[in-house]
Amino acid sequence: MKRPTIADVARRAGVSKGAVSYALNGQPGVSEATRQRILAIATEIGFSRSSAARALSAATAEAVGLALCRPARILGIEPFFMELISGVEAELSARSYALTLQVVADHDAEIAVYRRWWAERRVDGVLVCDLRTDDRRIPALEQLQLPAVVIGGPGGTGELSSLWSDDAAALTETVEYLVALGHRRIARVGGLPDLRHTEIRTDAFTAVCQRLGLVDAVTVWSDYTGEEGGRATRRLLSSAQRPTAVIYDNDVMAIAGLSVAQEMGLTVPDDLSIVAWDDSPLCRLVHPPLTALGRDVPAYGAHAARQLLAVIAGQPATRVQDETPHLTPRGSTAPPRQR
Amino acid sequence: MKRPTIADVARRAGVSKGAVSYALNGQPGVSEATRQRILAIATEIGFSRSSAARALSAATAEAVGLALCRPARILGIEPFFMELISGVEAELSARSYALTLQVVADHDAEIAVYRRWWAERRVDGVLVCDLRTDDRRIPALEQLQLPAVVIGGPGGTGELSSLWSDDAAALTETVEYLVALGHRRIARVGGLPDLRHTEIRTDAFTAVCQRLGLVDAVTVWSDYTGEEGGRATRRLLSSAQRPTAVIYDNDVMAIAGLSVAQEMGLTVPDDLSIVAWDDSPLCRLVHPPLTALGRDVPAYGAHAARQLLAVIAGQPATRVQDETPHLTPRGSTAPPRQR
DNA sequence: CTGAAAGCGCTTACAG
DNA sequence: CTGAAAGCGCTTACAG
Repeated sequence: MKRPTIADVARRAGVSKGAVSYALNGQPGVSEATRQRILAIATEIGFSRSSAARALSAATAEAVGLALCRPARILGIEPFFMELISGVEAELSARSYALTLQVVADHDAEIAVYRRWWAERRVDGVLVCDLRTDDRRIPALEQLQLPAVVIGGPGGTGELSSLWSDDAAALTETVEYLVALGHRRIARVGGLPDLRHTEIRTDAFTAVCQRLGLVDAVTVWSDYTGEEGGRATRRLLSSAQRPTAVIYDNDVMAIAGLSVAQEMGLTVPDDLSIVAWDDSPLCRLVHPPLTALGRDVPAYGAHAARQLLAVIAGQPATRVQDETPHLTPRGSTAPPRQR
Repeated sequence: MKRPTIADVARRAGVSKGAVSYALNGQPGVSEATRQRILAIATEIGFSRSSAARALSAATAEAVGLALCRPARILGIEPFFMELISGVEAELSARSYALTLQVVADHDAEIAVYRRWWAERRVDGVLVCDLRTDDRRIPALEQLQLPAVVIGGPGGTGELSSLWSDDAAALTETVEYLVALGHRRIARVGGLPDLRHTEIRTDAFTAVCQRLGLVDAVTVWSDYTGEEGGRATRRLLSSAQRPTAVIYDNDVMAIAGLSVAQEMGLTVPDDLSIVAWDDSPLCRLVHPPLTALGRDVPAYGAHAARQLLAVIAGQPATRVQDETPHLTPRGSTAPPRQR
């Protein structure tokens, strides 16, 4: 099958290629009647503009890039990324933008990908995940002047647009809820310590525990895998003054933690309360179902995509706080059993 | 920052643009010494070919498309897709191909996307997932003559290349294993019934159960979600002649099934053995860890990508059987408790 | 409102 | 081995 070109449409419509282009782009230069006729013919013969020709002449790729910097096994198990991607994609495809995905090993590789995409004019902009403290990607993107939206913050995003949720508020609310239930020894299994949102949560945890006089509050670090989450839990539950409640930085670690607690003969929630960050269907899969901090991740992705499209359209950078994660109490939290 | 073009490289190297193009593409037409000099200059000034210009003149997009036809919530929770994507992507990026992703609502929308990609010359080929019986996408792709590899089969893929794993053999092995443990009442919670691989597994299940004289063998249908998997399990375990072993068509349903069994006061594996298809870290997260049918999903994706690249390069279609899923026994299977 | 033409940045026969 | 030129399929000032 031969692909129709703009010339085919022009011929059938009896107009010039320029007229077809104006009609397609909704620009002045053709009468409304002619525009409609041209559009009808285009649909009829199955014409879509060559993205390459359009990219070359209009200097716009109509594509957005997303580089994921996590190993396959972690990428797969966390629902977060796929939900984010589907939200991003829904917004993009509604505006005929394509999503280009690349998995990278580290930030150096990621910056190299950005440089290549920029030099190849492959994408009009990028979405940046997993913001770190002193993130080298930020100055690199600023230097390239490649439109970008950082999913993360607040702060540390330079002149780039950013979108974040108020993790500090969510964590504070969670600790207050546990304290209201009667917990005094609360621990936290954190994610990768150099991620900006981990830092924000840690600071908030320290602050609220201090304010409420929880002297035994402790954070241990992990890497979002079930393995490490389980190991951290085992360590916490083996200590002399074991916590009566643990907050996990993702759903996968929380489920692993639940499993370890049960294995050690503890009853959840009587002996141990568990709260998971990133509410996902996984949290409702286990028994008892997990109390979790959730938000609409696809919507978050859609917002980021919309924000990026605005930057690509030439609008100034914006910094936006999205919906704050909300706590959904389920069977994994209760007042601590008296001992 | 201005993006360097091939003309910039040519000027610095003191050669024509054509020479630079030959050097870049590893084609004859320049001496080895000149080629090296050109390449060094390109690297030095951070030059990468404009993908648009290249696509337009060479009629190759250097991109591959993947349309995912599942709702966000299912896409997120199944590790399978993200693992597949990372395998595909690793293979593609090693050859400088981009991966374009789109989420679609149904097969009509998916076919429309293929048509658009084809007309836009956006991708050089596509990877097709979730093959169904009488899949309308197959003739649509054949008509477009868009290079494609179907991840699924065997059979029902027309003239297109395809890649599959021998699910029938894996299922047969699993049933034989359960029978060897002493199980006689084995049930199966299947995935969406119109998917080709569900059909293959069902046929294999029926056949092996008949051969081994398991008259109570029953398959119930589900949709891969934990919710439905749990519901199906509850129904199975409430029947008069409840099964002593259940095989689930994915990990998520198996975990939900485990949770339901425990909720109903049954001990896994003594009262009920559980086998999950799609071994993933999730299976090791729960207690007891799940016996599972696993395979290297990223490698599967990488194979499919390689196969597609071969078709794009003009080689004839191939039909390849990949690694057969292998059973990893864990704590969720044991001989049935005597009653 | 329309047409003819230049130009985007490459690739690729075609001469030399 | 190299250079000049046409062409890929669009967009976009510029004349009419």
